[in-house]
Amino acid sequence: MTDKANDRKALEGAAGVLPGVEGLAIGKRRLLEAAVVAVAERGYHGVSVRDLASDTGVQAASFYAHFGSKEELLYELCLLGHREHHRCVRDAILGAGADAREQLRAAIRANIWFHATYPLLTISANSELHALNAEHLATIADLRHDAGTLLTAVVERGNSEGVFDCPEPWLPMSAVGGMCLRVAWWFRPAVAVDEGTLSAYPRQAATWLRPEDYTIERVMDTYADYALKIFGAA
Amino acid sequence: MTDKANDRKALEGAAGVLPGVEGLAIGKRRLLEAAVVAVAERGYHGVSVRDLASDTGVQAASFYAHFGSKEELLYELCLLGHREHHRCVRDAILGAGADAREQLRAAIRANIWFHATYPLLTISANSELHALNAEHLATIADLRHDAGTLLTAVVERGNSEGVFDCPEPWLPMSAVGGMCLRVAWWFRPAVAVDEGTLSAYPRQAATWLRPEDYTIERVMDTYADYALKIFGAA
Amino acid sequence: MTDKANDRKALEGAAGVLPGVEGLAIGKRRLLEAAVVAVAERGYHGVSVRDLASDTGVQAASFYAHFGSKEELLYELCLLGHREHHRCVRDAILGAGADAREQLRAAIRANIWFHATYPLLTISANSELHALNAEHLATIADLRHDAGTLLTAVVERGNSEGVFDCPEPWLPMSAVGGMCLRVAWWFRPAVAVDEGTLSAYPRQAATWLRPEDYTIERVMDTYADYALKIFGAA
Amino acid sequence: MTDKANDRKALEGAAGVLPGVEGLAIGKRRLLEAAVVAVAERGYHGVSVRDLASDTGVQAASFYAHFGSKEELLYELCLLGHREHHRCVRDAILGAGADAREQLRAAIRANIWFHATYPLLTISANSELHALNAEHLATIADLRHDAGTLLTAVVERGNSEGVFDCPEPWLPMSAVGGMCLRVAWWFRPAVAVDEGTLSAYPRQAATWLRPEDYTIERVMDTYADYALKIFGAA
DNA sequence: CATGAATGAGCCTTCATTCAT
DNA sequence: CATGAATGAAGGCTCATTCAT
Repeated sequence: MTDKANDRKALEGAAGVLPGVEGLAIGKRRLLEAAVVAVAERGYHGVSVRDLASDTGVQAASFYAHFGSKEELLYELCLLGHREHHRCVRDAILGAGADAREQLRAAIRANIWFHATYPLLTISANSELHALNAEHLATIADLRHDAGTLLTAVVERGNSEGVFDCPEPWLPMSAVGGMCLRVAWWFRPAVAVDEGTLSAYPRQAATWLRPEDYTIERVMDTYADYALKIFGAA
Repeated sequence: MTDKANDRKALEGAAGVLPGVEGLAIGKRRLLEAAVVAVAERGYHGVSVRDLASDTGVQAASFYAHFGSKEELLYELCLLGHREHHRCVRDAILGAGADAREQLRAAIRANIWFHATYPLLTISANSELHALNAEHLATIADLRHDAGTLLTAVVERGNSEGVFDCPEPWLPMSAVGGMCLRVAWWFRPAVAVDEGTLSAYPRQAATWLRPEDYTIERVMDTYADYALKIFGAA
Repeated sequence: MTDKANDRKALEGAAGVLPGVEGLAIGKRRLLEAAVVAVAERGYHGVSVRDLASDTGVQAASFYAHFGSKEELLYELCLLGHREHHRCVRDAILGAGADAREQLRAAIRANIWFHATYPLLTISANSELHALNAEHLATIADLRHDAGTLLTAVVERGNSEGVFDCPEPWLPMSAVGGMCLRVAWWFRPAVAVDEGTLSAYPRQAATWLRPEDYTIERVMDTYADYALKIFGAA
Repeated sequence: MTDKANDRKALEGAAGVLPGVEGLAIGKRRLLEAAVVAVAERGYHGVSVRDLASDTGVQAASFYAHFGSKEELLYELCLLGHREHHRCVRDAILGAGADAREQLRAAIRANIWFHATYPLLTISANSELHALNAEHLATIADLRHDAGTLLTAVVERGNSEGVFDCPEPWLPMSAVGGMCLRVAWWFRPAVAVDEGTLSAYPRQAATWLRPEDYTIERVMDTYADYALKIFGAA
């Protein structure tokens, strides 16, 4: 393989790590993909604009043709992560029929599917909020709140219909939320393992990887069972 | 309140956020306390040596009378976090009697007690490992491995004695581990709330705080119940 | 004279102190010229990047648009000094005819011409090698070795043809080498004296200056005679 | 050999590099010896007070029990170097009889003996004058001037007696001075080579070392012959 | 004497960002 | 769009020096 091909491979090594970027200009998309890889591994302040430009094969100044500032890039990443995650969970619940247990199961499965498929985005969009400015942080906080209300509604309906048994839903929700969120820190999607592009993923997390044991489906099913137990499903 | 009193208050505002620092020189201890507060909020690369010195009331150069480098400070923080956590869980298991269920319950309770009492240390020691150098990272990785073996032993013994039902323990352990770890991101110890020193804690997490509802005891009990369910306790 | 004119004068005060810099970008060239002046006077470690930037009229950060590091600047200076010196001596020998005595005389004359015309470069490129990294030092050492072989060849040929009388050439070569090298520490080119830009030259050396007495030609001739005597020329 | 013995060896590794330090307090003497080694290799600004303290086995603060400042240490080194050198050459001339040729020969021999026996002191006391403050520099400049007058007198007397032929003595003196001074950069005393303490000497110079070929005596004789030729001795 | 901790200035270098080309 | 050069601020760290112990 020529050097040039090698370079191209490197630049495209992060393709697929982000959902919902098909419509974006290629330059902007590559910067976002490089960013989610680097930020998930080293944190927002551990990544420089020069790093991202270098990973994308351009000069640092070109960064500003696509983003007004470094913070704005992070904001777009957080926005993307929260929006796609919300859409994913919402669609799952709405398509799950009327039984609250089935709705909960669908929500947990979708939640895990997202975290396991886009772990770098999950990490970045949840761990680096401190670096957003006040206005952007407020917008993201609103998104998080909205996402919570939907699942709360499912649980409350399940309670009132008698299929769940958790009069005070906040504690079980925190447990299930933490359990599902954490998947992003140890699961790596099969595509990363199969195609050998695992290098795009933080090395630290790689030590936790168990690709030979668990498919996404398996984790989704198992965790959904745990969640139903925690909510005291009938 | 005079300015001087105000300053002293500020410098001591972080007292109590770290376990096992009683024997340390006061200057070193204050730097560690300032660091765990700042790092938990903004990440390792978001905190400068000048920040820490300023929070401690000394010049940046004085930092190097206590630590060989900024990375070494992080290493000491990670070491402290992992060692104290391990000691805490180990002592709980060893003092819990012979029943595997009681051992598991004690382990989960201790785990949560630690994360809820020292959330900033938990966050720092678990989220910033990427900033350690290779040698230090290896040492911490060893510590993490050792910590895992103890709980694994409890679960396997519970399985062979028929009081647990989880032939493949890795998945439930990941779920319970994630659930308990995440407590550090939303729970804030009562002392922080009562004494108004909440400012020492990351603002972002404050939005999740539910101090009026849950004591540490309550969370420990509830999560232990969840864990026993997940492990299929008889 | 206006301040502006004064500033421009200051910035250009070092023009002419370096050979072979015509093709370089102006910013890089000025930094090299400022560096050779400052390093010859105060030594590599006595000169800061801020000093050089200030002498050149730019910010310290701009230095790194032209050089990867301070050490790299020194390396370029050493490379320049050794290459130009070697070229100078080599061309003189090759253009001197077949008589070994004429070749030696030409070599000594060229050697002194270079040291007297570019004394600051000679000092910098010969006195600060300790500050080069291992790789760069090795490269320069190779250059020095190559430069020595040419003169050795002249002496050996003179010996075998019976026009020189020094069976063990190393000792006379060390004497002549030291004698010629040292010229850079006391001779200052006439241009420096006439145009009053002597301030570009180290003050210490200025106490040795004898510009009213000796032209470069005079020193070249006299030292060449000394050298021929030392080598026992027929 | 025990570690302790090893350390002591290291601390004493520089013994003998300085003349005239027998009467000094041991702490001060060791600092001077460590300094001449380090300064000759890396230059005044390349050596820190901490370096010297560390080489001597004490803390940096202890340095100030012996010297008022770092500059004062350099001054003492320069003073030592120039005084001992002057005494050495003067005694040689005065003990050489009435013949100007014998006086010159003795002066050159003494000069080289000093540079070859204390090369690190020669380098330090001649290359780092720029780092002295104005007052100290003036004192040293006076010393240098005095040293020159003695040799000038010898040459002038030789001229008027008809045994030398150099009506304008400055140029031959510059040549001989440079030739002799430079010995300090390539000759290393046999003691250093024999006892394996060569590590106390700058590495760069070591590449020039020819210990197997030349004794000090040999260099003294040979260079004295060169000098007599240069001065046109009858 | 020796020390550990402290200091303010300064070190080399990188930061995010701008702008003329 | 992309770039190379520039900028002022800030980064981690070392400097020579001081001082109470």
